[in-house]
Amino acid sequence: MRQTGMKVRANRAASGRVRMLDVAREAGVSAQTVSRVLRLPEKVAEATRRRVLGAIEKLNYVPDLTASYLASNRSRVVALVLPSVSMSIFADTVAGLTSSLDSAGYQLLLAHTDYSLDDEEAAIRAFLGRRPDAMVLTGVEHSARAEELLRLSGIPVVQTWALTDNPIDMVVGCDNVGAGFAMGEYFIERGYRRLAFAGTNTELRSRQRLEGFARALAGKVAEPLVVGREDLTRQMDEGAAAVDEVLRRQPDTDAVFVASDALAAGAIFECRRRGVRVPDDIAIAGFGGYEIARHITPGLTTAEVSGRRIGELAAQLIVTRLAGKALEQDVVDVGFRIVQRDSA
Amino acid sequence: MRQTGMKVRANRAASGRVRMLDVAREAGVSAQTVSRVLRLPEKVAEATRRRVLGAIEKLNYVPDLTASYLASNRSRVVALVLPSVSMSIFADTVAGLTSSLDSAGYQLLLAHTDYSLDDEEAAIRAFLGRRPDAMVLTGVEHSARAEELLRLSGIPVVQTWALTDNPIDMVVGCDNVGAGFAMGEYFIERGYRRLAFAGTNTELRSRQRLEGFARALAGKVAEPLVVGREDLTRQMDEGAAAVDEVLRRQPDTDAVFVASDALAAGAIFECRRRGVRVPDDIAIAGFGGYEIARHITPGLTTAEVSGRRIGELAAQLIVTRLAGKALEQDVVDVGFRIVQRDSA
DNA sequence: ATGAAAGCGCTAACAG
DNA sequence: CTGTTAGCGCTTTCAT
Repeated sequence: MRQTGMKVRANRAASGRVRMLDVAREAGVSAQTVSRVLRLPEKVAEATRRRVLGAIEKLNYVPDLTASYLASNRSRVVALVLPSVSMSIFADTVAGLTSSLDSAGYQLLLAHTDYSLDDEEAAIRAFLGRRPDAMVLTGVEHSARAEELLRLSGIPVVQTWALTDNPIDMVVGCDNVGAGFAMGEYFIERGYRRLAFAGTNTELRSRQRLEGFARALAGKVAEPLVVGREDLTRQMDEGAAAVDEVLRRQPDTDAVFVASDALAAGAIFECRRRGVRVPDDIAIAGFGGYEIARHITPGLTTAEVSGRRIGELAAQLIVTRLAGKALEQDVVDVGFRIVQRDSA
Repeated sequence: MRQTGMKVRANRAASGRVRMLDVAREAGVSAQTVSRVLRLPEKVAEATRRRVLGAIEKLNYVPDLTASYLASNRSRVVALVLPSVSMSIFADTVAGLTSSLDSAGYQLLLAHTDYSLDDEEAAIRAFLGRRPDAMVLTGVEHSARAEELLRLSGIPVVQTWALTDNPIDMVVGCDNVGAGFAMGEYFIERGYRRLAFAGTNTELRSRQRLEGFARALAGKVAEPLVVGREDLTRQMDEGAAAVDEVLRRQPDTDAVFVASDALAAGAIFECRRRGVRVPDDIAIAGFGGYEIARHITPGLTTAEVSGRRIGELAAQLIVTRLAGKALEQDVVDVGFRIVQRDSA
C-alpha cells in the first residue's frame, strides 16, 4: 500500500510536476520552510531563504494555489462576472478593480454572461465552486437561486453599476432611474416634445433609465415611444435597428434617449447613412460616457458615469472587508453627470 | 487529537460550508456515491440519484472544484490571457472559445495584461498556480520565462492571432505580415504614393503588419512614415494622435495603414474634426474587421480576420488534445480578407 | 528558526 | 450499484 503510494509519487515527479517537497529537498530543508519563504519570508533566516529561492528558481517551481486554498481556506481570488467582455465601459471597471486588487495580492478571475440571467447563475455557480474570497457582479438583478447561493457562500459580494435598497451584501453604482430622469428633464428644457427611448429589454439598468425618463416626461409631454432590443452582441447594429424602428413607428420623433453610448453611436451612424440630420431632424443622447461619445460627429450628449471609480471602490470595499475591518457604508453612489455635446 | 479534528469539522459545518459528506449523510449514502452522481450519473441507480440530487438541492451544496482538481488532477478550467478586455475583436474570440468549451464542460478563466509582456508573465504564472487544463494566449510574443513555464507545465497551449514557425505548442491565427503586404499592394494599385503606417510599438502583431506593408512598397514608392503609439487604453484617442502626427511630419501623405480598426476609427474622427477629407485628402485603412468599420462614415477599408473562428478553432484543438486524440495540424491559419469600403 | 504530524474536500482504485 | 481506503499538495498547529 505504502509502496503503491510511493510509486505514484515517483511517477508524478518524473512526469515533470514539481512539488514543494522537491524544492525542499533541493534546498535541504522541510516543505514547511519552503512554504514560509513563500508566505512569510521575514520569518526565515536570510541564508535559508536564499537557498530556497534558488531551488525554486532552479526547479521552476510554481506553487499549487489550489492546494494552498484547501489547506488555508483562502484562495486569494476575486471573481468578476461581466455581461460582456467587449464593452469598453466595463473595461474601465476591470482596470479599476485590477489595479487596486493586484497590490493587495488578489488575483482577478473573469466570466461573462452575454446578458443572460441564466448564464449568470451558471457563471456564479461555477465560480463559487472555485471558492473565491469575494465576488463582484454587474447590476443588481440576479436569479433568486444565484442570490441565495451567494448569501450562503458567506463571501463578500459587490454589486455594481446600479443601486438597490436590498443588496446581497455591498453595492457600488449609480442611480439609473435618476440618470434617466435627468435626461428627460434635459430634453424637455430644450423644447423637445416628441420623445422616444431605445434600450434593451433584458437589462434592468436599461429599464430603470426608461423609468426615470418616462417619469420626467409625465404630465409635460406625451409618453415616450419605447423601442426595445434583445441582442447585445453587435451593439452598433442594434442601435441602427433601434433608430430605424423609432423613425418608422413615430416619424415625428424629435429626440431619442438611447440606453448606452455604443447603441447611440450606432443610431447616429444610421442617421447619417439615411440623411437624417442629428440633432436638427432628431436629437440623440446616450448613457455611459464611452470613448466614442467624444469622438463621433456630432459629439454625443450623454449621462457619464465613471466605470473606473466603480472598480476602484468595489476593490476597496472588498479589501477592507477581507481584512476583517468594518465598512463605513455598504452602498456607494458614484453619481453621474449629464455631458452636453452637439447631438442633443 | 481526533477530538480536535472533530471539533474543527463541527465548526466548519456550523459556519455554513456544506461538504460532500454532509450531502452523503443527508441522502444516506457514502461520499463516493455523491461524487458519482455529480460526475457519472448514469452509473448510479435512479432512486439513489434522485435522493442525492434532492439532498444537494436541499443543502445548497456547491462542490469544491479545488479539492476535485487536487484529487483528480483535472481542473476543467481553460485559462485565457488577453491584452485587453475592451477590444471588441477579442470579444469575438472569447465568444467562440466559450461556446465550444462550455459544451465540453470546461470553464473559461480570463486575465488581461494591458499589452505588457511583464504583466503577461505575471498572469501566466498566476494562472499556472491554479492548474488549468489548458491555456490560450494572444499573440506569439512572450517573455522567455513565460514560455519556459508554459512548456514545463505540460498543458496544451494555444497561441492566437498570429502565426509562428516556433510555437510553444499550438497556434491559431492569421498571417500579419501577409495582411500588411496585401494592404501595401492595395494602396499601390490604387495609385497612392506617399504612405504612412500607424501602429503600436509594443505589439509584435502590429510590427509584423508594418513589416509586410513596407515590403510591399519597397522599390515602388518611398518608405512609409512610421508612427508608433505606446498607450492602448484609449484607442480612439491614440488613433487621433497618430493621424495628427502623420499630418504634421509628412503633410503630403495620401494614405495611412492603421494597425487596428479602433485606432483607424479614431483617425477618421480626427480627420473630420479638422476638415481633412477621407479618402480625398488622405485615405485610411485599418485591420481587424471591427463592428465600427461597417458603421463609420466613410466606411473603413480593412483587413478582416474572423476572431470568432480563431476562438472556435482554439477550443477545438484544446478539446481534441485533452481527449487524448492526435491533432491533424498544430498550426492553423484562419486567413484574412481585404474588405474595400470608402475610406481607401 | 525549523520540523513533524494532521487534515483541508474531493476522487482513484479497488473490493464487494 | 455502492462503499472503503489512501492520498492529491499544501498550511496549520504544535513541538523543538
